[in-house]
Amino acid sequence: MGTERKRKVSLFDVVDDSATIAGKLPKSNGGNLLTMNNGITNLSINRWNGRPYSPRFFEILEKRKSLPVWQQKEEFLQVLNNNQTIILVGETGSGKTTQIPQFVLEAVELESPDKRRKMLIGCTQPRRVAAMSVSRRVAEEMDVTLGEEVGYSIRFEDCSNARTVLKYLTDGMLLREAMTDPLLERYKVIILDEAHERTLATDVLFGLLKEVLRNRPDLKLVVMSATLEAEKFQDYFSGAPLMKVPGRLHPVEIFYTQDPERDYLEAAIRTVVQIHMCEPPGDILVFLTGEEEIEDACRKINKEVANLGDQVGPVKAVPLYSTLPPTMQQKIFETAPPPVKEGGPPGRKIVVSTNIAETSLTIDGIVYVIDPGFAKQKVYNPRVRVESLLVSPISKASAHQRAGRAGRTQPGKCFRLYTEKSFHNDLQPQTYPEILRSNLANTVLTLKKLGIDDLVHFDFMDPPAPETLMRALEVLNYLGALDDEGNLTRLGEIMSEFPLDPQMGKMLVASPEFNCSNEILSISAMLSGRHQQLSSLGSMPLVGMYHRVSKEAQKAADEAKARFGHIDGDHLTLLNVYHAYKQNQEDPNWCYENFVNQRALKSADNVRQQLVRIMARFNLKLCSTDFNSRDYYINIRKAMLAGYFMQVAHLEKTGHYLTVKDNQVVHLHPSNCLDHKPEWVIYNEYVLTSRNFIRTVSDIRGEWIVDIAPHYYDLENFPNCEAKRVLERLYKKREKDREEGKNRK
DNA sequence: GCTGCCTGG
Repeated sequence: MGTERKRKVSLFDVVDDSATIAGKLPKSNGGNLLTMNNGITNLSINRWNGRPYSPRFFEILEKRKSLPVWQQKEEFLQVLNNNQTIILVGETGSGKTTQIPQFVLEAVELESPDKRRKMLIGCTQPRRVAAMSVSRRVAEEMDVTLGEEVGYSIRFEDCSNARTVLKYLTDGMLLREAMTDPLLERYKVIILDEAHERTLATDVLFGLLKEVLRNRPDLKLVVMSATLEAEKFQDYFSGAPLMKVPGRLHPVEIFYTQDPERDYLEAAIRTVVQIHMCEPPGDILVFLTGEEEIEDACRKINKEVANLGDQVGPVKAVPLYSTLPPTMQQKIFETAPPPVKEGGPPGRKIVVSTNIAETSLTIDGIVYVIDPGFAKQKVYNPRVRVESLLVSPISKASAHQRAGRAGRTQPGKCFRLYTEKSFHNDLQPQTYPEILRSNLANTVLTLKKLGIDDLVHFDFMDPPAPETLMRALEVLNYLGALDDEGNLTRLGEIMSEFPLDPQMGKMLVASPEFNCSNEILSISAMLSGRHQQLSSLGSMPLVGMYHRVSKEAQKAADEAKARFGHIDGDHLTLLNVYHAYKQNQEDPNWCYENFVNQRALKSADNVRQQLVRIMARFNLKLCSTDFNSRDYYINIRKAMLAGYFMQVAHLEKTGHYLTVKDNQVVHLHPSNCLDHKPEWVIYNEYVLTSRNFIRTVSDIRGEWIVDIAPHYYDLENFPNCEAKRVLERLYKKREKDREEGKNRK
């Protein structure tokens, strides 16, 4: 055993490497590299947990050293030592996400004034799965237990403790931490990974960290990105040094079409068939825009190849999109089908995917990529405060990323279904950052909570349109989260603690006043989260029956839906589904028989528990109106109005709904559960598809509007319309009632 | 009479 250990130790030539670097570091940072507490350097003992290294540690170390980023380890540590901020550019396969944080750990002194715990290295990721899987890998590489010296932190799950020195976390989570620790004092070094993705949270962190760095000269920042926008980052961070690390991808040959394609779906299918007939073995990845298109394409591919007979090998076309159940998603990792008969032409796997395969999910073995050049993207219209999805051309950066998916395991080919000229002239260099495509009400609330008072002069890398910021401030002011000077109110402070949009946060905080916080908690949990999309039956978390089932099954699903339906609206229907789920002890069989999506309900329950904890923190009462009371549902509907009074529509004499104040013509989404057309409705979403729809709607009363939201329904600032005249009458009636009330007293 | 890319707290 002893000799074994010694032999392995000799492989550990990193020691010399690090020692040289340690020599160049300032004295306070130097001494204790690979030194145990007793001051004796012991190379077979893991510095982090004091245990002997396992043989596996040395095996992995050898592999790690072959990663491109190791070539520049010394250079990186020098640059880190001499600068507060570094921009590091490394493409796929460079090893930056796993190795750079470990390099930093070796070189940085983590003692804190508080002797009980060390300071942290934090590394952000845009996605939860990445934070979890990368931390697991790094814990293994460092030969420590996950959740101890190396951990991760994501919503619902903090897998770290007082001994943790390296923590991977989502960018949104770091933003949350900043709300209670504005100078991020627990951190010694922060690494923002995947910065090129420009998520909303990463963009806010950019601006925030720029300020924090000024106040914390001891804090260091490493911004890691894929190549394309690096110089822009460098400019933004006042000329921080830029380091480039090569990636390790196989070459990918790019092909363009001679002429523009009229129908990209038809062209994509044709290309699949051509590749299958003419190209050597290797799996194909096709990028399309949405569920319907993808299911359709899979069917057509399977059919067309079957029609070719046994001159070609069999294919297996598998769909991939985020709302596909996990068991179905697993199919993309299955191998290609075997030849039909021994010695026959080989089979091929064809993955037809949304953008999820561009960044979030990696499929090995892809040799051919088909890129029609489109994706569904979120766009925001600040004038009507509506986010919608639009099929639009992708950016050059996105096209580059897609092509790279063909070269992960061997040289590949990428077929772009547009002309080379179009690529150069028509595609934008970068995808618009999310911050320019979103409603910023929630972001502005977070910024205010973070102490950023002057939003206009906040140093955004890409400043949002002033109108978008104004709209956000206006919404927050109407909700009472900001006062007229734009300062955060006590209410706003509480709202900011909820992981919900401001309207929903307000509804929840107001709900105890309406004696129904238990029910509003359930409705909020059902509305938030992704599960709404899992259903084709409108916004109900019932099992989707979309395009895949018989008329009978559809009918059964409709009946199940009717069983939960509440005539006063979809919000109350959601509440019914939640209650029924709990009453039936969350039984999977019951869910199945009633077309209830168990996964969706589970996740809603999880969200609900988190919200309950936050309610408790602020001493917000958990209460319900007696179920037998006439007011049970009325109170719930009133509480909803307290948050959503800006999302109200009025039924005009013409039979159309007009949104209040904006006067947009909208239609009730056909998925609604109402049995009548109420005069006033609140809605949860405004969706632009074949028409302007409002989805998830409930019946509310005009009398409640003038009671609960008179500041918004201020007639002096109200466009002339039918709703205004109705409101005028209601205000007069209210005044008269009050007078009479006074007289009686 | 409809169906929506991805992601975060």
